[in-house]
Amino acid sequence: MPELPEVETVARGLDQRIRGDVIESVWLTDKPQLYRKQKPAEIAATLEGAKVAGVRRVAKHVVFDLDKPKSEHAQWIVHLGMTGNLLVVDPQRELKKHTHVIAKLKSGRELRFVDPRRFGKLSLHTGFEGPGTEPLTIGVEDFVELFRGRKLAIKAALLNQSLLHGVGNIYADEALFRAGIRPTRRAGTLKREELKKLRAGLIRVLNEAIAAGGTSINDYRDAEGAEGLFEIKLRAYGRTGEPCLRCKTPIKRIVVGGRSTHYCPRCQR
DNA sequence: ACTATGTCCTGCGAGC
DNA sequence: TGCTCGCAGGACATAG
Repeated sequence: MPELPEVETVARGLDQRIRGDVIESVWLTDKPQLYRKQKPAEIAATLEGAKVAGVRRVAKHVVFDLDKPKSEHAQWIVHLGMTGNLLVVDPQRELKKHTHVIAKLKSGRELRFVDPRRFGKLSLHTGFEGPGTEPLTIGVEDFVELFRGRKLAIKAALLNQSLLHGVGNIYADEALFRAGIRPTRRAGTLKREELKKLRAGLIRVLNEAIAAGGTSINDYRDAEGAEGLFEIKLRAYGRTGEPCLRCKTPIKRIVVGGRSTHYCPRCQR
């Protein structure tokens, strides 16, 4: 599932490959779930003829900064959802099932968006910022302030994109493991020192994952559609029943905020 | 203003 | 072998 490190990897890969290229024509699916803000016709009209000034990540979104005389500062925003993939391929390449976007590039290649589960979203923006704060640059004071007075479980708070950008189910579990904090703790009850540890653990695991090119568990592919790269060693997520890497106690699985949650009942209090 | 829960969607693995 | 069923979860809608 694409979280911050995976989206970062995808965006960097795309920036490297298509920056400066021009979108000559676009085909967009009419599946309505992909569109919340604009209709496909409007998106297509904006994309066609636009030069890709750059590709970057904001929150869990891939942002294409477009350079186009008639719509200045236009941005194409792609959310990968659970299973979204952005591929840059030769036009001869076999068309995958669930392809929702085909953009023909001046260089002769095609940018394609494939998303079987259709949790992804396509939209247009200008000056896109996202609803919350980027975890890699937030300071300790602001981090502590995010959770003050909140009654929901810290795990659920970490997943809230209006607070922190880009943390999903995997890295939430991993950050809490590294910080030794039980996912069910009410966010507002965490001590300043605990939140400092949580911030440090989160930043560490996110940076490790970015350095490894994303954790490729299920549906994630990099910008070239290649399987895998490296995988970081997960210490909690998906390790139900397996021994804690620190104390050997079996990792427990519970549900928090409607999401599967993994933790060590001994190390995380 | 918060928080909790249901919903969308397909592929895959478990179980029979 | 082939089928059904349940689960996976990001973000939003809705309810409390």
